[in-house]
Formats: sequence, structure tokens, C-alpha cells
Amino acid sequence: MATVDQGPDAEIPAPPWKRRRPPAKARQPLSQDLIVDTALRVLDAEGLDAVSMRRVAQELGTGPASLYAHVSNKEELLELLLDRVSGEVSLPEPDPARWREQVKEVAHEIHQVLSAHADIARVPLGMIPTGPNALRLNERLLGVLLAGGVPPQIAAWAVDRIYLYVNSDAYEGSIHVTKQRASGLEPAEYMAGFLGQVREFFTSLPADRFPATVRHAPELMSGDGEDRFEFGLELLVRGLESYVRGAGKD
Amino acid sequence: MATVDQGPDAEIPAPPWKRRRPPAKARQPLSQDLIVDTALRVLDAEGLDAVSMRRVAQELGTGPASLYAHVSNKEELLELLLDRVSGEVSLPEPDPARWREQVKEVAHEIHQVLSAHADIARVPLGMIPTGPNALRLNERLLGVLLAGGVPPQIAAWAVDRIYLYVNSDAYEGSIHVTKQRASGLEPAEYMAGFLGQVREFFTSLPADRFPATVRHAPELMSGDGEDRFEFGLELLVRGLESYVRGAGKD
DNA sequence: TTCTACGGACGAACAGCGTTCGTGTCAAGT
DNA sequence: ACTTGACACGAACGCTGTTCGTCCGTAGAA
Repeated sequence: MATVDQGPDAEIPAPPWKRRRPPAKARQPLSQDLIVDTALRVLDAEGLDAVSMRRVAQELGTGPASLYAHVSNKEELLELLLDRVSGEVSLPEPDPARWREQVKEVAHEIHQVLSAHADIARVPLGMIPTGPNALRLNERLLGVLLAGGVPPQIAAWAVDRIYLYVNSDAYEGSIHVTKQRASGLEPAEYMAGFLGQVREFFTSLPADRFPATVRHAPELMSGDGEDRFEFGLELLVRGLESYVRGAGKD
Repeated sequence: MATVDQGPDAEIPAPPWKRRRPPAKARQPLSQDLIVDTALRVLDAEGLDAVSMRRVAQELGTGPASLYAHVSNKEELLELLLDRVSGEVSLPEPDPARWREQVKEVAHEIHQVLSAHADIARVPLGMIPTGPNALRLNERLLGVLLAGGVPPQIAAWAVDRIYLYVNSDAYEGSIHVTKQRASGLEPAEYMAGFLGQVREFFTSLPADRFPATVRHAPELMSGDGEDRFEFGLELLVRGLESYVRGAGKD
């Protein structure tokens, strides 16, 4: 049916057995940035579990094998994804007089950015971030502490501990978001149901075996995630403060 | 060859096409406890990633479907596994005079038990433990804090934060163990290699863009996991102490 | 201009995962 | 002796990360 010579780019209707990629071709040239972009879109839309090599590839109109030319494995993709997100964190200029507030500001900022991107907080818990933006955060947080007069060794370890705290709390928070999303309920509905279950659980305990727990069930249940995050941060900062006052001797 | 009537349980050598389960039958009756036992064995031997429904079933000489009669899904199995492990934690009797030390003792105890069982610490990070042994820990830790004069609301939140800290640090630690195990190297070899990489990374940074990081690279790298865990614990306890001293007003 | 290399793209496959369905079997209750 | 119901479980579904070998389009060499 089709004549042979029409020039190489003429609109030949159908030599279909050799036409390999008609639907997905003439795309963008598939770079690492593009892959991370796509992964970020999937993350925000459907959560970290949806960020699979296959899913990202599908979103780009190709197969999973194509990604491995630009990203050595999934772990690297997640590192790149985390660092992309970390770029959204804005940081203050160190001010010696306000170091306590600034430590909290940085912590809140990181927490907020992580929480804004589904359960991305699971990633830094499974590795030590070494991307350029992670370095930027490290540098600033360390700078704030040093400016505040925290001894260098204390400040260095404190950076590590504060990171661990922020990441783990953000991860814990993201679990609830994930479960709420999976349940299909409204956030308020879900939270009410969850709190109700916990309340029932605590108050139904035998008071003789768990006296403190039953007696203080209201305190154990009071406060939302934000309150508890703030409280833990306050604990850490107060602890650090004790090293500044007595900086001369331990 | 085989005669027909020998009684139903006689030793018939081979009607092989209908003999369904000759290798794996006449086993233990496959209870929930037995499943958790087996999962624990796999966990200790090969890590949490090896604890799959298929693997546990295989270890019991059966298929994965058989487990679902005793355990509703993998999440429940992991909860049971965690609570089994939590039973190994031994707890002190609250002593008002030693509350700071006791908080640390409990934290260390939990940390140690979690670390003794591969990367089981990943489990409590993904859920709120509600098993009987988790309750036992809650009750005791809360009791220690209250005995020490920590205000109830502070104590209640502190339990939550201390848990989060212990779990997340134990998890972070288990990552290194897992990677070391996967690398096939000796622990010392692996650690040396890892520290060397980090050292090289820090010292190769541009000092003008990351002055604090480069200047304090030794402090950032000093201390092993145990030192850092202890330091974070000290921060938390010092923070709590500040609430005890000024218990009257905030 | 023609040929040759080379690197990116990618279809297919491998081994594993959690979970469900339908069937099979055995023991206890009627 | 027969029925009932709980447990056991083979097979399958749809998913995962990763690798192999092959294809193609282009850039450089002849």
C-alpha cells in the first residue's frame, strides 16, 4: 500500500510493525532535573510511597529503565528530591542577641517545609543528607548557635540532635497525614476519630496497674502536634542555655 | 501394586499424585505466638527487611496465606513483634531523689533493647505503640518524672518527646548497622571508611561559603553514636530540670 | 559524503513483595 | 455417621527496584 520513496520525513501513514515509539516520542530530552521535578510532583500529589521508579517513568511517558541513565538508583533519586525540597527553606542572618529564637525559627522553618511535602521526612531519617542545601542548613544553624555563645563542641552536637528531632517529628506528623489521606476522611473527622480511640483506650485501662497513665490521661492527650513539637524544641533550647550560662566549666 | 484395603492409616508407600503435603506436615499448629517467634528469629538473623510474610511463612514450612488466619496483616505482625521485644526492657522503681538518673536509665534501657534487635526501631517510628509492654514503659517513665516533681502536663509531654528521641536515635543507629552488614565489612572497617569519607567531605568544602562548618569540622565529627545519644538525653533532662526548679510559675 | 562508534532510550524479564480467592482437609459437634 | 466450621494453603494479582540486551539517532572520523 504505502509507496517506498517519499523522503525520510514524509507522513507515511502506517508501516506499523517497525514503528516503535509513536505515542511517547519527541519529548523533552529526559534530564536529571526533569526526573526530580516529576518525582516532586508525584510526591506532592500522592505521597512518598507513590514515588516509584515506574511511576515517575510513566509520568514521563517512558519505562523505568530509562531513568537509570540519569540517576544511579532510587536512593539517589530520593536524595536529590530531598535536597530540592530543602532549597525552599529560608534562613535568618545570625543575631547573637536572638540565638534562642533563631534556633526555633530554623527548626520551625525546616519542619514546615518538610511537612509541606507529604512524607518526604522519611528520607533524611534513613540517611545523612549531604546535598548542597543540607550543607547550607548545617552552616546556618551552626552559625546561629556559635553566635549565641554556645561552646563549639556543644553547638556541633546540638546541630545533629536538632536535625534528628525536627526530622523525626516531621515524619511522625506525616504518618497521620498519610493515614488520613488513605482513610478518605476529612482531616478534622480523622483527628476526632483518632483522639476518640486513644481517649477510650486510656480511660479503659485498669487503674490499679496503670495509675499514673489513667490519672493523667487528660494531660497525655492534650495538645496537638504543633504544641508538642514546640515543647520538645523548648526542652532542647533550655538544655542548650544551661551550657551557655556555665560555659566556663562544662 | 498396592492392595486396596489396609485400613485408612496404614503405611501406604506412595499414591504420590494426591499426597499434598508430605514434607511440611504434622507441624506445630501455627499459632500467633509461633509466628511472632519466627519473625523475631528472622529479624535478629537478617534484619527487618527480611521479615516478610513470605519469609516467615517459609521458615514455618508453609505459604504466606496461612499467616493471615492468625495475623490480620503485616502491620499487626510488626506491632506484635515490637511488643514482644519491648518485653525485654527492665524498669526501675521510681525514686524521687534520682529522677534525672532514672530518666536516663530508662532511655538507655529502651535504646539498648531496640538496638539489640536489628532495625526494629523503624517500627515504632511508623505508628503509636499500644501493646501491653508499651503501656508498661509509658507508666513507668511517667511515674519517674512525676516522682521527680515534674509538673504533670510537662511530664506527660516529656514522655512523648523522650520516646520520639530514643526511637529515632535507635533507628538512625540501626541504619549504620544495616549498611555495614550489607557491605560485608567488619564494623571497625566500615566505621573507619565512613568517617574518612565524611572527614574528606567536610575538609574539601569551600571555606568562604561554609566558614563555621569547615572551621569546626573536628567538633562536628567527634563522638560516636553513644556520645551523641547521651548528649541529647542530657539536653532533654536539663530542659526538664528547668521546669522543676520553677515549678510554681510555668 | 559515508562509515563507525557511542551514549541515551527502553522492552522485557527477574526475583521479590503484601494480600486475596477458592479450594482442600481434618476434627469436633450433632 | 454426617454435617459444619475453622484452619491451611496453592495460585494468582498487581506492585516493587533493578539489569540485560537491543535499538536508534547523532557526532566525529575517514
